[in-house]
Amino acid sequence: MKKQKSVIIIVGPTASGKTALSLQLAAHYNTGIISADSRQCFKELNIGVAKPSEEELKSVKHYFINSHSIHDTVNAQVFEKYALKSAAEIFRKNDVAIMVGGTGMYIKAFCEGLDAIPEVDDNIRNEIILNYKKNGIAWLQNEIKEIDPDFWNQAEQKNPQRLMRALEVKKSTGISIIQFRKKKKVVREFGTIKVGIDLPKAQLHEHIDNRVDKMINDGLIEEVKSLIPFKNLNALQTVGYKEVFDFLYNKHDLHTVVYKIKLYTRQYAKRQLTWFRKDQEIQWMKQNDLKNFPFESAII
RNA sequence: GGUGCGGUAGCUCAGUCGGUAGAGCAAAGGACUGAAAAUCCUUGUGUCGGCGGUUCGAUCCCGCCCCACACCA
Repeated sequence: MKKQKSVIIIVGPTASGKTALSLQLAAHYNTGIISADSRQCFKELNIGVAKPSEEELKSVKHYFINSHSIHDTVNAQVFEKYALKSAAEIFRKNDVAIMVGGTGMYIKAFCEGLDAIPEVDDNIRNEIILNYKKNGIAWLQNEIKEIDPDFWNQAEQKNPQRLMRALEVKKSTGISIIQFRKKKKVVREFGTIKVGIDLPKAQLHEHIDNRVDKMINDGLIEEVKSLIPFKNLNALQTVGYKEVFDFLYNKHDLHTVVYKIKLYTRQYAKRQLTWFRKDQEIQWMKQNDLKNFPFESAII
């Protein structure tokens, strides 16, 4: 039996043309768009995260764009809940919802769910971060080895973020994080159709270069300047922002900064592709195919 | 023209007291369950500027040449 409700999910690397396609599809189905982008949700971040224009945001109802502050805690679990709520809202009036974004883990959380792991005590988390900053990764490694040897044996032993997470869960709950990771896929009430935008690497890189040049012209430097007080927040650990901070602190000249933003954006796009390539559900579309949207054969 | 310092992986450089070489960055591939535009893993054959000489053997020593930079004229 076919499911009535569907989410069309558009994925692809940064600067591949996802936004434009999502707007076309939303217009066609007269429906809303859920962004699956870990940075466009922040209202304080604009030029550097390539949000849709104000006009575009007005023409179609968007979810998870400008919906949060850089001071909020936003992560895959927050996204999962927010996106499910948004989809439910869209489904009250439509059979189709559009999701677009380049954050693979968020899309996975939305489609398959995340295992429930209990809330972590903030004091414990902060203490771990503090100790790590003070004593380095060796401290983290020793703690984990001692407190959660099972995790240590299967861990990415040099990845501080993973080690810290495992440590905070163990310290908060007394239970190893591996006990919580059931990897059980949730079955959603709606169907999903994943469409990937596939374009030649050379062309992708050209798009990236052009986009970065445009960001600079549009005033990226000024935007980042206003965010200096918050440069240590997780939300600001973002390509385009980190490099401009360096410029503002006179670590590099503008030319170097632009070069680096382009470079790191290419590397980011590569990581996105690594993630999406292994997702067998994605139907990859070349640019020419995109003109034939809404892919009648594939949808409903 | 003279003197000095260089010419080693795509880039920046290290090194070999003579037994054909290694880091960082880049690149390529990969991972990813509460920071994910983050974080982490794997992969290094390159006429060691050219031609000669010495030597069993030279990228390393010697000679000449070419190129770059600096200083002196």
